[in-house]
Amino acid sequence: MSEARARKSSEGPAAVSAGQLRSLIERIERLEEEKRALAGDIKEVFAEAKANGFDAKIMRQVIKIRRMESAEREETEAVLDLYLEALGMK
Amino acid sequence: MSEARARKSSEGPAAVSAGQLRSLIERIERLEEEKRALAGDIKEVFAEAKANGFDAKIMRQVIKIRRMESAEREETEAVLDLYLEALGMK
Amino acid sequence: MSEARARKSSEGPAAVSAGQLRSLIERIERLEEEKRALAGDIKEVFAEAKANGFDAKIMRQVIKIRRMESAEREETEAVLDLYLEALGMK
Amino acid sequence: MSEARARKSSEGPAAVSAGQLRSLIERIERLEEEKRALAGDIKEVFAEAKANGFDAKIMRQVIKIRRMESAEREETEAVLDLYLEALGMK
DNA sequence: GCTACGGCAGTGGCAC
DNA sequence: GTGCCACTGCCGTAGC
Repeated sequence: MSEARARKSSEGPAAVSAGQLRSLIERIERLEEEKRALAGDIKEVFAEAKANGFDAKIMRQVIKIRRMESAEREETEAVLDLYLEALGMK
Repeated sequence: MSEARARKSSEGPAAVSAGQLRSLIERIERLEEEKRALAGDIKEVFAEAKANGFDAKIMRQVIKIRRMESAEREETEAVLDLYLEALGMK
Repeated sequence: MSEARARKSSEGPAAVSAGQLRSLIERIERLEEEKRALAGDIKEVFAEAKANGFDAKIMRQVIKIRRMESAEREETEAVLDLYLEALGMK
Repeated sequence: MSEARARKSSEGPAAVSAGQLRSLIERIERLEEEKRALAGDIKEVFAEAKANGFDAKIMRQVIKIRRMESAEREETEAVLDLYLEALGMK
């Protein structure tokens, strides 16, 4: 682990590493920013729903079930694939 | 879309609500999907960082600190604004 | 948090605390031990299954689906409860 | 569902396998259930500890260290055995 | 040995 | 202002 520490002192690739690191971190920060923005959007939609008389708690539950259903559908297909594969039919 | 079909006033907003509800839920699901995609992107960047010899755990700490610092900075500016405003200097 | 630090030095309940702590830790260690044993048992059953020509990967998938199905069933009931509650019928 | 339909002997051990498979899966599910229960018990003990003013985080570290130490001790003994054996002293 | 997943703890926001 | 709930991040565990 960590080739980045394999250096005594004022050699060379340190600046490169620093630049790389900075770049990576900034990319992550940017992505997290967008992620936070989306979280905010979701919140707003829930607020709008509430303003229209819907119950957020129930909505969350519904969304959860729908997610589970689609996940289960995918899992089921995956099992089918595995079966077919196991039977050499694929 | 299309809750706009005719209905008598005494029937209540049930059909409208159903369409609205569906729309709201789908919007949320869409946003959550994008959010998940971003989480995946972030994961990838961490993987890339790791491949370049950086330590993800430390990076997370750095990002955390930077976030706290910028939050603090904003806080400070907000207080400064309050002072200036209170002094009628703004 | 932590009343356990509210003491200057050689007073009294320290021993009690030490004994309590030891007891708690040993209980946890015992439970973790059992947990590890169960993990081992599960592993053995998979090995047995494999020895009988079954594919562990597929079995895992099947177990996952069954787990999701039962979870979904529970979620569905939870939503029903929420509806009833929201309608003041509960 | 419904593996119990009639089949001639020349068709192979499919029905047998189905029963076996079901049995294996149920054994695993049972074991996983117990494992989950133990996890719950552990959680409770931590809660109890916390209620008595102990810090769960530190306790976890302590447990970890104890586990490592005992593993190390076993390791050492194993090496000792190897030496003794190699020297024909065992 | 590394990666991925699930569970747990801590934090922040919302309702009362 | 306090208590509760949901979300996020972190850690430990399990699988490949």
